[in-house]
Parts: sequence; structure tokens; C-alpha cells
Amino acid sequence: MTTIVDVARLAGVSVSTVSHVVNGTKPVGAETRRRVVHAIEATGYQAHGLARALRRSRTESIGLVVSDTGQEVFADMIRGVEQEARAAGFTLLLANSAEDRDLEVASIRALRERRVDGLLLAHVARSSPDLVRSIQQDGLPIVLIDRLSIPEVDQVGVENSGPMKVLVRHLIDLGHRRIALIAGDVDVPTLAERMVGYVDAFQEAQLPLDLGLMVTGRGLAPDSYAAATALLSAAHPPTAIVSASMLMSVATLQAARDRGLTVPADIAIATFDAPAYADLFTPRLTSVVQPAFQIGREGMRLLLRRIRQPDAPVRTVRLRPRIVHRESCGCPPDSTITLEEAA
Amino acid sequence: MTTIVDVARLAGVSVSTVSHVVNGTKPVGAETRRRVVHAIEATGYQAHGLARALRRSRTESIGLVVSDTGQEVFADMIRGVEQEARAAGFTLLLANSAEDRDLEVASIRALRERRVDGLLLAHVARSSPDLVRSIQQDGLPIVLIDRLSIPEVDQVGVENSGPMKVLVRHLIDLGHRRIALIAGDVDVPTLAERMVGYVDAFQEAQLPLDLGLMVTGRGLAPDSYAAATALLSAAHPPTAIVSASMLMSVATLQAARDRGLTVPADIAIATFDAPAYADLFTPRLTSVVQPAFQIGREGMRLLLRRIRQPDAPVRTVRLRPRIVHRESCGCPPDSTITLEEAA
DNA sequence: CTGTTAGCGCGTTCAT
DNA sequence: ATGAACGCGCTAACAG
Repeated sequence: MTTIVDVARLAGVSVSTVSHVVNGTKPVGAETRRRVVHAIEATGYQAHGLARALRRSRTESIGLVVSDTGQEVFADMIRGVEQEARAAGFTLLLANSAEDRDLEVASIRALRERRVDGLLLAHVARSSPDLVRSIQQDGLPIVLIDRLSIPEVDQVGVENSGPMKVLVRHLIDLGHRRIALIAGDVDVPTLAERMVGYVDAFQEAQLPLDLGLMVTGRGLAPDSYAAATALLSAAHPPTAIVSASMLMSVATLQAARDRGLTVPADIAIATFDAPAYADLFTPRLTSVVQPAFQIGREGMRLLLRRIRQPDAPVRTVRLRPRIVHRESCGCPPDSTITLEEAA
Repeated sequence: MTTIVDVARLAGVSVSTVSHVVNGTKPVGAETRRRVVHAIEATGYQAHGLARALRRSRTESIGLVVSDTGQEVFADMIRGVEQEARAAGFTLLLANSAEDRDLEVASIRALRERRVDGLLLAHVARSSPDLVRSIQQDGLPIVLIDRLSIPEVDQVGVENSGPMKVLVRHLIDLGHRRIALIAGDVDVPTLAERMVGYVDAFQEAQLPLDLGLMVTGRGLAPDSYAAATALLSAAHPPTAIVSASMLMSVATLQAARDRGLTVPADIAIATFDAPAYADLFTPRLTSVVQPAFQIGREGMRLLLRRIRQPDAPVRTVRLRPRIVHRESCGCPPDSTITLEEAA
């Protein structure tokens, strides 16, 4: 590889001059500059990023650790982060923690070793807050996305309880009283908040809560499918099911279909988070749709801000999801429900 | 940050000794090692990846440039790459070229500046083969994934024409004669190959080809939707439609539905590439499903091989997709079609 | 405006 | 088995 020294020699100038024309650090005479530029093109010289970063002690790269790259929501978030990072001239280092605490720790370690300028973390279910705190204390800029935790850190996620409350209230308005909730793992703050929204809706409507209709536990596809099937097979089954995340909503629809039930006639369904192309499901799912791309973008923006001004006030951003109203809840699709009406 | 010097001082040894215990480069006396290890733990020392990489002239990181992070297939590929990279102790640098040639070039440049040890490239539609050649000539290991091009480079993709031929033959066997193809951008080799499969099927069946039924052009959702709509509105419409990629298949189904047509009674549909959860569509799509995750994994494996032994023979890997047989093609789902029967 | 030079933090000969 | 010293390629502070 050709180095800055080669270029300098070829152009007949000193290395610092080359450095200055490359970085625009100091003014350089027209003729000298021409010779340098020529030499650069002749050799195809490209600065050595590592040496530069070592010297400048910043890498212009950030690390993104995601708990499950496989999920659609996260894929969209990654896109948002990537786009914003690129726009700012930053390179993205991606790591998948696969919902594994140890892997999360290891990934963060690897990224820090690479001296990323900042960290974006969508952390795993039960990761310790101390992990984040220690990173922060080391002075490494960090922003939490999607899954929020301690308020002393910049973070961006969506409103959870509000939208869920609207969803449930909508079903109540339609006359449903036995509304089941497939809540998933309530140790995940996001899911806990959604459950709160469910409970709130009942309280506001002054309706009794049937704890037997609230199912918590692992939210993976098989678990959710089992949960939905159990609910639907019960002696006194619910007339509607609300689920708290995409895997669960798909599983619910599948379970209803496999039991030969018609949605929404036999069982109404509404959900938080639906897959892309859910418009082609029959019936189409009434659901809360997260602005995943924007979460990623906003997270990266927050991180850039923190990198540039380390002492900026800490901020928690909550993005507002939108509600897509379809047929699965059992009313004509031209009726609308909005989040605003809930405010 | 604590450096190797700090550790050495604290342990009362020289830096080279510390280096040796960290990297296991040379044997170190038991007592000395103990002191060093202790000092490392006390300080929380972590090697400076940049300095190390600069010295060793390798970064243990690879770059992945994808033409469209947004598409499901690519999201899965990324997962495959990431998993394999992590297992090998490599860090993944991700860039999205967003189907833009200039962006692709810029991304590659940025990654090379970071001195990645190798490059994985799912390149944009009309990228020049020279780009890849020049990278190869510079001695930077590179592997092409998904979209293959010149045979002098390691690459991994799927079989395209074979599976497409099977799909079309299946429709022919069902009695269809007017089978339309929504082919997309045939400048993309992958899509060109699929079109070949379509043509092959007709040739083998000794049936005439109606060129009016082959639609090429941009394969984005609106274009495909328009194409499908046009076909369905024609004076003498096809009885079946085959599409060459996911966006197109979804658009086709949507178009049929919007025109009030029943699938497969009014129009049969089969496709290359269906979205996850397509099982919840009505009717479920008969489709070729790509092993996207495996493509990513295999690509990374090939790259690791190339990094470790630069002179290994060049290899092109074709993975075999599987065919998921559902209702949209118009026959009972318990009948099966397999790729093997086509071989 | 241009050149000289000292590190950034580490791995690695080469002595001892 | 351990240590001293050099240099990977670059930027920046200083000198001229």
C-alpha cells in the first residue's frame, strides 16, 4: 500500500504538506497543491484510517448492538441508524446479541476495543443497568433505543401504554368485555408498559379485570401460539384478543385460523406491531405500527449530539406510533381510531 | 484510558511482557504472569484495537455492502454474515448502498479506509465489473453474495433458472397456457436467470412463447403493481402469473385482489420469493423460498477462507432454494413439487 | 506557506 | 524468561 510518505516523496514535498492538502487543515500554495493532488491520483493513495484514528483518537464509527437482528422492527431500525450514520460520515459496526446477556456484554467489549466513538444499544431482556452506567461513566457516549431503561441515559423508544389503551378501549367500545391479552415477557419494559395500557383501559371504563385473560411469559412464536390456542379452547373463551408484539399477533391469527374460527366474527383481534404486507392477510389486522426506522434515525441523531457535546442535557424521546385500522377488530374499515383522541 | 504501559508499570514488568501474556506470544514465568494478570484486572485494561491493528496490519473486521438493507432477503443475509463473523471473532461493518452506484463506490471506499480484512458485496444493479476486479487486484479479499457477476471472484447465490422452470412447468402441467411473467429489471443477473427458467419451461414443453406476456422493467412495488394490473385488464388476459421477486409477488396478489379477482380460480399465481408470514395470506402463495441466511453464512465462510489462504481456488457456490407449495397455484396443497424432480 | 519531529498504543525483533 | 527500542502511518505543534 502506498503511504503518505510515498506521496510526499513523489510530489517532492513534506508529509505534513500532503496531510494538509488531504485534510484542508492549512492553506497550501496552488502549485504545490497541484503536485500533491497529482501524486495522490497517480498512486491511488488512500489515507490509512487506523493510523489516522489512532492519532486523532476518534474513529468516526459507532457501534450498534441489537437484541435480535432477525425481527422486522429491528431491521428497520438498523436502516434508520445506517442512513443517519452515513449522512454524518460515520461507519456502522453492527453486532447481534441474539437476546443473550453474555453475548451482549461480549459484543460491547469488542466494539469498545475497536474504539467506536459511541454506542447504540437495543438491549436484551434482562441486561443489568450497571452495564450501561459503567459505559457512561467511562465517558463513552451511549444511547438506548427501543428498549428504554434508566433515565440518566439518552434513549428513544415509542409510546406504549397510550396506544395499547386506545386499542383496548376501541374493543370495549365495540361491546367486547372478555378481552384477552397476550402480553409476552413483562420483564421487557416495553411489554410491561403495553400491559399497563391494557389495564388502564379497563380501569377507565370501570370494568372488572379478569386476570385469567392476561397471559404473560415468553413471547416467541410457539409460546404465543400455545397461549392463543389455550385461550380459544377455554370453556368460557374471550371474544377478543389483543397481543403485545408482532410474533404474538401472527401466532394469534394462525391459532384462530387453525381452530377454524372466523376473524372477527368468532374472535376479534387487535395487535401491537404487525408485519409488513399484513395488508394481504385475511382479515387485515388492526394494529399499532411503530415508526421503527425513525427510532433508529432519532437514536443516531441523539448519539451524534452526545458525541459532539458530551454535556448536553440527557433526553428521553418517545415517538408516537400510528394506528392502522382494519377489519380484524370487527368494525367497518372506514371508521377510524386515532391516538390523539386518547390524549 | 489505561494503556499497556500503565499495566506494565503497575505489574513492575516491561510492556513486552504484558504483551506476551495478553497474546500468549511467548512463555512467561508463572509468578510474573500472575502479577500481570492481576494488574490487568485491577485497571480493567483493554487492548487498543486500532494500535494493535496498525501494528499487525489486520483488523479482524470485514465490510458488508448491501444494495438494499430494507428487503427481507437481505436482512436475513446480514444475519447469516453477522453470526458467522462473530463466531470467527470478526467484527462486521455494514453499509447500505441503496441501489445507488455512487453510494456503493463510496461505501467501499470508506470500508477500505477502515482497513477491513475483506469485503462482502451484494452489489447494485448495474455496477461495473471493473470495480470488483480492481479490488481483487489490490489483493483485498472479496466475495460476491446474492448477485453474482464475473467468475474470477468467489461468489455465492442461489439457483435461479432451475427453480423458475419448475414453477412454470408446474403451471403448464395444471393446464395453463397463457402464463405471464413479471420479470423485473433483467439487467440484474439474478432476474435475468429467472427469466431464462421461464423460457426454458416453454421450450421443453414445446409450447409457443407469447412475448406480450413477459413484462420487464423496474421491479419496485408501484411498477409491478401497474404491470400486474395491465396484464389482468388486457383483452385476452393470462390465466396465470409468475413473478420473479418478492415485491412483485406481493404487488401481483394485491392487484388481483383489488380488481376483485379470486386467486387461484380467476388467476393462478406462483412466485419467486415470498415474504415471511406469507402463510397468512389468502390464498397462501406457492413460491420459491431462498435460503437467505445460508447465503450470508456461506459468503462469510468463503471470505474467511480467502483471507486465510489468498491463493485458494476461486469458487462459485449455488445454493438450492426450496419450493413451498400452497394454494395460489390452484391445486390441492398436498400435492408436491420438488426441485429434484427437475434435475 | 512549508518542513521537522514527536508521539498515538501496540507488537516485535534483538539483546541480555 | 525478560527488557529496550523501533516503527506501523498519520496528525499537529512548532520552527522557519
